[in-house]
Parts: sequence; structure tokens; C-alpha cells
Amino acid sequence: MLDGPPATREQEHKRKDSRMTAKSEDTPPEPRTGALPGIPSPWNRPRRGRTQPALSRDQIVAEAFALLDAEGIEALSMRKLGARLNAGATSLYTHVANKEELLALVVDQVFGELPLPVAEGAEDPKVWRAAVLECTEGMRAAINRHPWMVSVLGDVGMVYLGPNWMGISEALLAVMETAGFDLAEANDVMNAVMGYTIGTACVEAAWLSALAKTSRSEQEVMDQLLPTVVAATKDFPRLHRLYTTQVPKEIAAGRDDGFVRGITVILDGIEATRAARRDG
Amino acid sequence: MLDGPPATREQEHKRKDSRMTAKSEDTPPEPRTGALPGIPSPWNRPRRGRTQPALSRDQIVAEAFALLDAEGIEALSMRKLGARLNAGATSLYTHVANKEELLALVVDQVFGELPLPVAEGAEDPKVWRAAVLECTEGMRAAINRHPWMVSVLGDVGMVYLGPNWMGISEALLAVMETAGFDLAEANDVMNAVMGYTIGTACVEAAWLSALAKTSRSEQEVMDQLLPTVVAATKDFPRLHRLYTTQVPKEIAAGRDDGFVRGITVILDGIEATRAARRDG
DNA sequence: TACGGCGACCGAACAGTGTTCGCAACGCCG
DNA sequence: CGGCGTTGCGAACACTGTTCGGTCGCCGTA
Repeated sequence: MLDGPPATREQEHKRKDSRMTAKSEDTPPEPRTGALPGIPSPWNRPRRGRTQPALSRDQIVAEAFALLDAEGIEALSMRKLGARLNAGATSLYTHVANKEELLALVVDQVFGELPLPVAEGAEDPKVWRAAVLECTEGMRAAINRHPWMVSVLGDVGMVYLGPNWMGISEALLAVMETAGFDLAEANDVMNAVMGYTIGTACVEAAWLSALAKTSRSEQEVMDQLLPTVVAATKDFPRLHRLYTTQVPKEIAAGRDDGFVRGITVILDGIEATRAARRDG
Repeated sequence: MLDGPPATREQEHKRKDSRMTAKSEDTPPEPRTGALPGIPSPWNRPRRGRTQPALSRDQIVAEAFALLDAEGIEALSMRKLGARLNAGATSLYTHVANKEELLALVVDQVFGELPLPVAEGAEDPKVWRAAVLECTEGMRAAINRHPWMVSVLGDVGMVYLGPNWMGISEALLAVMETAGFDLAEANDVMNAVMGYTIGTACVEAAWLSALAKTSRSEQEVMDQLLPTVVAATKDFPRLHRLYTTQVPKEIAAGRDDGFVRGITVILDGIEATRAARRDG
């Protein structure tokens, strides 16, 4: 992270070429080179020219990722993204068809962060359960780490065609096959587990990103919100009890346990199915 | 639906008042009344005035709902919605704080379509399983019927504070309590089941709404897409097998079975937990 | 060496978007 | 009758995604 080359490369592309626009007050047109603007000189001539292009798809995706993490989904505009790359907004379109395509690429990038579950030793129920648990927890964590995901997942129709998503799917299928399921069953299991993970993470992350917009702590917001909520539940006795007793506890505990309990129940169901199949 | 008052009321509000703008070519300014524009007469005077306002929150939400169903999420703009209500775009803001708030209201409206699960007789496993199954299938169907839901669910942080969502939650909790779970457990079960439902429905509906944009049949799109997909899976043998054998079958079968198999597994897990708790 | 072609890049422009503001019109209450 | 609160709206603002036409500088060929 701290060594030279990557940072240097970034600097280089950020500089792009120095053909200047007529815009004046932005940055004074490179006064410290001593070269008159427009006259080529070693200091204002395009660094390496066009053949290794200033922009690349990967850089765009990476920068979009960073922008999303830093400022959230509604801060991502093509113009702002272009500016961050020291490029015009329209330049992005030579590398990316659409904003939608860009978002699809970014989403798959997120899945690329996750470690792949390993199938080795998955005949042992303990092992495959641990593998699945780790995989789903990782995915939940990733979505919570990048709450803008939930605003995007719904618009990206083709997530599961991205290479990183495919990698995860393949690995998960391998785990389940090793555990003794045939492919169709493994697929069902994967859908159940992934569905649960994405669904809960969606609800959670929607809350988290609503939270992020008010720049207050979760505890603080909750304290402020609970009276209203409790009042709103007066016609719903069970929800009322839930919000007065259970929910504050969950919030304090960090919500992780609830997720694990859910996935445990699902894994129990899966194992029961598997046992039934072997015995029957 | 066909009797007088409601239709009449709608007509009435669509007419709003007839103070005219300067716009000319739109509709000729009521020539058939015989009244000069601007001069009050029984035919161009505001029908009933403002005290029963021309616009109401409910009407706005209903019209937004219709527009979303008809043209999808990106066709919903405040201006277009206003136009559909024969009102200016800005008028909406006296009834709705935001576009976001509007969307939240619409989302809760969708949940209002669903029948509530009933707790009666839920001590019998067969009964509560059927109740939960019906509830989740209904929700999945609703999301698929309104695929724009998935684009919106992520942005609406507070879904579970809407009255309709609360109604469903309360009813589900009642079912699970009757089935013998305590409140905390019932909550876990609800989260697991709802998480799975929302997650799978999200993936499904994202596909469906991508599909809707190409105006071709699912079979047609699939035939066109499969070769590409199969080619893309060449490094993933299990996915490859899945897409060459399993997936076409699922598509043909309508995808319903997969959902039911998943929820069945989860219910198995829940029942196992319940049995263990009773026996232990 | 000259030149055509090509791919990257970008400014201007288009057709919208959500939202704010100030003003006009009206019914109601005093 | 006069002020008040509510409701509606036109204009305006600051943006948005995307297209188009054009420019620039390199590469392969002649």
C-alpha cells in the first residue's frame, strides 16, 4: 500500500494530458512549470500519450466503488466520477456502456472481496455447516459494509452472471456436493441460504443507510425513534412487546446473533433433509 | 366499481378548478360552455372549491401505484404523476414530503394487498406451516406482480414501520406464538422466513424487470441468452451443468417449485427446533 | 516520410429530474 | 368584511444520464 509504483501510476493517470480548457479560475494553468500554456515542453506535454489510455474500466469501477463508500449512492453521478478521475464525464462512456453497467460491475466487485468457501472435508456436517455459515456471514458483512448495495441490487438484473458471483456460487455448490447432495439439491440449498442472506441484509442495510443519512449513532437514533414506534404499535400487542423489550436488546447486541440464529435454523432444515434422504 | 359516486368523485377532482394557464394548444379553453374564460359562470367555476381538496395523499399514492405498474420505476417522476392527476408537479408536495416518502407509502400499499395469516388452529404443525407458506407465497407473488418493488425496497429505510407491514408482522407473530414459540423465537422465525422470501423475490424480480425492458418472452430471452451464459461458465463445471440441464427445466416449470422447496427446508428447520425444545 | 484511419477523449447540448420559493386563489372563522 | 390557513402552481435552480460532433495524437501502411 505504501510503496511507490501504484501511487505513482495513479498520479500519472490523474495528470492525463495538459491540453487546457478555457476555464480560468479553476487552477491557474500550471504556472510553476515556467512553460507558456500551449507551447509543448517536457513539462506540459502529454505524459505518455494515448496508447496506454488514461482511463481504464478497472480504474473507473474502483473509483466508483470508493465514491459509493465515501458518499453513498445518490452522490454517484457520471460527472462527479469523471471529475474524481480528472476526466470528463463523457469519457467514461468509452469504457462503460451505461451507468447501469457500471453499477453491475461495481456490485460484482463487492462479491470479489469475499473469501471462497472451501469444499475440503465437507463430508463432515460440522465442516460444511461452518463453510456455509462463514460464506453467508461474509456476504452479510460485505453488504453492511457497503450499504449502497441494496439500492443497486434491485436494478441490476444480471448479478449472477458476474464472474465473482459465479465463483462464489461454484464454490458453494462444490461444498454441498461434497456434503452429499446432488446438483439440483445443492442448488436449492444455495438458493435458500443466499436468499435468506440477501433478504435480511437488505432490510438491515436499508436501515443502516437511512441511519447514515442522519449523522447520528444507531443508539442515539433509536432512542429518539423508539417512543414514536412504540406509540405506533399500540394496535399490535406482540410488536409492542417486541419493540419495548426485545429490539433494544438486539440493537445493543449488534444484530449479529439474530442473523446467526436464522441461518442455523435453515442449516438444521437442510441437515434434516439430508439425513432423511440418507436414511430413507 | 360501476356505480356512480366514486367515478364521479374521481372525475370531479380530475377536473380541478378551471382557472386557466396561458398555455394555448393543449385543450382549447372550454369553448363549448359558451362562457368567456376568466369570467365566472356555473360551468367554469371551481366545482366545489378547496375545502374538500382536489388532491389527497391516498389518491396520489394510488395513482403512483398505477403508474409504477404500468410503466415501471423509471417512469415515475413527480411531473408525470402530477400530470396524471391533472395537477402540477409541485402540488404533490403539500401532501407528500418527498419522492422517498411517496415511495415508502406505495411500498406499504403493496403489503396491504396481502391476506393476513390467521392464527386459529396453529397448534397443529400442518396448520401453521400452511399459514406461513401461504403468507410467504403471497408476498413473493406480490413482489413479482410489482417488480419495481425491488428497486424501491432498498431505498426505503423504514418499511417495517408502515401499518400494513406491521399488520402482517403482528399476524405472523400470532401464528408462531400459537404454534408454541415464545415471542423472541417467533421473531427469529419471522425474520428467517421473511428474509428468505424477500431475498429470493428480489433476485427473481430483478430478473423479471430486466426482462420487462426487453419486450420479449422469458423463453425467448433465455434461448438467446443461454449460449452466452453457458460459454461464460466454462471455468465453473457445476454452474455449467446447472445451466445446461437444471435451469432450462426450472424456467419451463415457472420457478414456483424452487421457492416452495426452499421455504419447506426452512420450515423443516423451524419444526425441528420446536420439537427439540419440547422434548428437551 | 506522408497519410489515412482509429480509438480515446471531451465540450456543448438535450431533455429531462427533484425540490424550493413566492404568489394567487379560495373557504372559513372572527 | 377582513385576515388566516390551506392548497395549488409557475418559474427557477441545480443537477442528472446520455448523444453528437469534433479534436487530438498514435499506429500501420504506402
